[in-house]
Amino acid sequence: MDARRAKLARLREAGVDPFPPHFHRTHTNAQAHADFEPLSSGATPVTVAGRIMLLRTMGKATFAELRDGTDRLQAYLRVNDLGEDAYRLFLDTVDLADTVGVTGTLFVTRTGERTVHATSWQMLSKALRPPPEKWHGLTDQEVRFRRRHLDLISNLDARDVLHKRAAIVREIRRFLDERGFIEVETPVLQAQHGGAAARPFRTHHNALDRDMALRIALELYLKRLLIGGIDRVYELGRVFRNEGISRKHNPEFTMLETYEAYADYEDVMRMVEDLIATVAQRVLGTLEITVRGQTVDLTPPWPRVSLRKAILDASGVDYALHPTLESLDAAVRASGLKVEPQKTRAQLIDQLLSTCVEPHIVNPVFLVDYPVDLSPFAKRKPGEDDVVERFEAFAAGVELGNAFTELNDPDDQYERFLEQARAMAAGDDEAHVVDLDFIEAMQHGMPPAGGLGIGIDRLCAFLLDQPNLREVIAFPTLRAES
RNA sequence: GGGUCGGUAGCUCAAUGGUAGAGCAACGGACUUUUAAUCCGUUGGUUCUGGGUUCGAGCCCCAGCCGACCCA
Repeated sequence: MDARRAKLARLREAGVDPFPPHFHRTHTNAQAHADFEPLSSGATPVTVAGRIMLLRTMGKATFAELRDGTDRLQAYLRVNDLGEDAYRLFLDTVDLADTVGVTGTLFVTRTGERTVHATSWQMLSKALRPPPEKWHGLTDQEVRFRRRHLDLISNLDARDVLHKRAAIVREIRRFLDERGFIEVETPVLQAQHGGAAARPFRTHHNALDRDMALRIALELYLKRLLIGGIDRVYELGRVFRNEGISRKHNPEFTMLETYEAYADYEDVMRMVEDLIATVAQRVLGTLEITVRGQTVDLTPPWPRVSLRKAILDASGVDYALHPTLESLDAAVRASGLKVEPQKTRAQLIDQLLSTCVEPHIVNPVFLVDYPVDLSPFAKRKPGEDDVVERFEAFAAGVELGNAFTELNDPDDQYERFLEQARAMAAGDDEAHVVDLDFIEAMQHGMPPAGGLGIGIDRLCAFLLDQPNLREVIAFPTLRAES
């Protein structure tokens, strides 16, 4: 770093601003490649720029590989073309990782590399620290995520993942916008967290002297908008859950929720398979993707299988025959399954799902009709007391979405909240909180509706075949640096 | 939460309990179409932290911190 500082001083002595305020390029590197034929044949001067990734000096001539956000382009600097002083200054002051601009004409070297033949160069930003090793890049996982800028400089794959994530989000918006959904933003800071089973992050508003929580879901505010008459509404936003960090969990993550009035969960299923297939086609150009070595075919329609049948087929246990925790637990033990004991029947069913069914799913499938006690916002299936119209979409062992025909009976909703309150009193710290304000809103009449939630980070990890959620998050949550 | 593996030069990695090394980067030199350019030379270390065993510890033991992978 001392050497780089000395070069910085050397530039200033030569009257050069190492961080100049103005610079205008005529082409990005990608544009220079795209228009290479006409530009090179006409010997039209171009001005390009980029970070120096490689330097190859051969005495009186130097090759430099420039990379901007679009592509790489080689520059060729020769003492004959630049003059002694400018060439000398380049050799004396330029290091790997500096950002420079180069003006010249495009040509092809005898080894076939498209190159800009420089007539002048300009320092645009002097790097005071060296880049990671040029061939191996950064491999230390901790450094990769702590200093994501270095990861992105040296690992183009990491950059590509973020580009593709942006494309996925863009196509989701486009899909929903084209169907008349209105995008909204609802409060992140809430007096009362709700809409999911999770522990919140708590904070405090000083001026109001009031404890608040960061939202754990989007659900309850979006439903208020539904009540208000916005028939198709969605939000793509960050939610926060105060839980552990793993390959599949980040404490803050991006959630999509959609609500559509006059729709039910059957309609939502059709939308979800269409949405994910459309996004895959537009971003990846295919409906056949590879996830952890398995080929996954996203072509709709996806099979609908009841949760009860899926668990019965995978485990031999029919939970419908066991209305109590004790009975179901006994059946699970009797069948010799290695399933952790749970506090409630609903949690045990959930556990059966995640250990016996989920890992074996490859192609997408909708598991439908969940037990009511797992789903406090879903409407009961007609004629069935303990089954709700809910589905979860799975593929390649990953949950891709969760949806239901939304409960809109305020009295029923109140009863469900009370049930959750009892669970909380019994020690379930993830149980839902009773939200009387929401009940009051629902008493004004919520239209029948189908609602959907999709974890965007998990969807991206799935579509982009990234085994760790952190790869699709620019700055994943890490422990404090010691 | 449990198990396995790892933390050594700026980066990527070596090193039977016995003088800590290599490649890249950096620095000096040669080289006017190179492709991880090449060639010659030089510099660079609190071996994650704290204890312990030993004549002697990067290596063995204990505790901790950080990370990766697998399992829950």
